Amino acid sequence: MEPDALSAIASPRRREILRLVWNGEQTAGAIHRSMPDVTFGAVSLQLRSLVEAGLVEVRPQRQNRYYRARREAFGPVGQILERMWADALWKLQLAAELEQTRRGPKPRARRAKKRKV
Amino acid sequence: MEPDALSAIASPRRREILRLVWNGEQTAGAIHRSMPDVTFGAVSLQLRSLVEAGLVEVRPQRQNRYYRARREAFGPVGQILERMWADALWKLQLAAELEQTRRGPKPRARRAKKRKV
DNA sequence: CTGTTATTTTAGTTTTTACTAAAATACGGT
DNA sequence: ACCGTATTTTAGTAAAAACTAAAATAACAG
Repeated sequence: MEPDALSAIASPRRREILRLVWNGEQTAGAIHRSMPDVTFGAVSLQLRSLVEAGLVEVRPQRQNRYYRARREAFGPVGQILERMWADALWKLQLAAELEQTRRGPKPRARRAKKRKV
Repeated sequence: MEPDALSAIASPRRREILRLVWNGEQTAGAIHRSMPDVTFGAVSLQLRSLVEAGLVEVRPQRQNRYYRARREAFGPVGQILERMWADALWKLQLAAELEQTRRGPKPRARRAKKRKV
């Protein structure tokens, strides 16, 4: 088991991403479309952290980047995830957690335009 | 499995506490003596969060409070914990994580003495 | 080259987590 | 009542995590 598997699956957001790429690859865009309550950038950052933890692989093709879980990296944790996803009670729990941690819109803070060097 | 089991075991500090109360009860003081790099208050707070998550039980007796893991609340996660504790590589990993997240001493900031009302 | 689509990266904000020191509480002993 | 030990709670700090909006990058199409 990858050492960071435990902290990776502690986050409901990352668990949701893992579920989407568990049984096949998905583009970053498709993943984002499945979680419209966060920005594309936020999804991309979570994907990066999963890749850096060795838990997800990426395959670039054309303009897209296809992500998929490296299931062998999860060891026994993988079974726990699969069990959770199969369990309807867990689905409700996940919805509640996402609702709870939803961030509201933020006050502006425009950055100055950076010149191309 | 309790819904918060996953985030509970993501923290190396809470995993260490759970290990101490896994096979029998321990007083808060005994737990603290096993982790002298944090204050008693910090241990007490972690114990509280574990109790609130339904993962640990407390039994008050005399001036002491005895804590023990509610192993049935962990489901398959319990096996993962036991496996980790039996595994020397995981022990090294834990030591590294605890070392990494150790907080240094802090700059003072005395609070005003609160009068007894 | 220009424009479009897909995605990542940057810089800044907010929230959460883990902690500390000190104060408060609880319990029993004398 | 006062004292000592055990523990919790409070108030504040610091750092990490999660997020946003905007800018930057990349790959392709024309």
